[in-house]
Amino acid sequence: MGKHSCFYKQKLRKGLWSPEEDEKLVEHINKYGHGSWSSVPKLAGLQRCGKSCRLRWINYLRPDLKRGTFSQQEEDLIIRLHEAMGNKWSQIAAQLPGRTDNEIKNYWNSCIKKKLMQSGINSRKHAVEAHKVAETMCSDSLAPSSSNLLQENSEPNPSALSVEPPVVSSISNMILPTSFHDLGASNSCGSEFELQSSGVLFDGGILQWLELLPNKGVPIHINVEPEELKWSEYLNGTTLSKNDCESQTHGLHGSSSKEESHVFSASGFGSWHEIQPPPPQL
DNA sequence: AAATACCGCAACCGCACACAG
DNA sequence: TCTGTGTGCGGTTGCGGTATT
Repeated sequence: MGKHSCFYKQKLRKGLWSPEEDEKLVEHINKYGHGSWSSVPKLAGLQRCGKSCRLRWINYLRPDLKRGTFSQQEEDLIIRLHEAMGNKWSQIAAQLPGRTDNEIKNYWNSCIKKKLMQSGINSRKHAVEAHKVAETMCSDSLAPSSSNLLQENSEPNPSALSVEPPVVSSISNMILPTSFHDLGASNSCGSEFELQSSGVLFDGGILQWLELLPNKGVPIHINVEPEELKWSEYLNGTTLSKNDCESQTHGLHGSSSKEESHVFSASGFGSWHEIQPPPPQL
């Protein structure tokens, strides 16, 4: 495929977005939706490539963004999800409404990683260990083939998890649903499975890291319906509650000083107030 | 007060995938 | 089936703010 067409176009702006550009983009999407991103800059009167517009919208202008500092709960969740998924930021972000993959990725690289390192825990190493353990457990139980749990590069392999039996690893009582389909999952053992701790298996392993978490015993319920979290569906009014809209709109108002000039109205997005969150999948 | 170092985060880059024609 | 285009994602870069000297 090669480079994007925008690469070749001249006079396209790069770098930080100005408030005026933000305003144009928001106004355009409010009115018409984005349609094809490649056509957005032209229709909106922006000297940007479509890709840049998309990124700007998703990571900053989207009205449902929470922004602000991460709560302890969010941080814990990120750590556990990262343990299970590796650097699948988009999938991790799907479990944290109002957070973007970019935001989480940045937070991980700038804060969480540092904290874990300071605690003497190498998260990557332990992520790998988690999967090794999972492999052991699976081969001890039902798994017909668990060799693909650990890839050559030792990267956690979520899709490999998908074909494994319910007990996958010890990720601190993490509960994962069978609808792990965005990871390629096809678990047929009920509506969800629970990842149990095993004191013997995990002594000195992954639990060591997870023991650092303040609410380590709290199960995490992952509603893996990534499609529901695709931003484009927000425009169709399928995922946000009124409270979400209000709080997130408010959050946007309180965003960083760099981009404080634009203000959103929840009503400007059509049926925000009617949007309901997806039903919990328990 | 100025210079420098450090840090967080927005944005870009390049690749892979999906899909229409 | 092949090709071109659009989109999504993860990794990386570099700017701007803040802390330190």
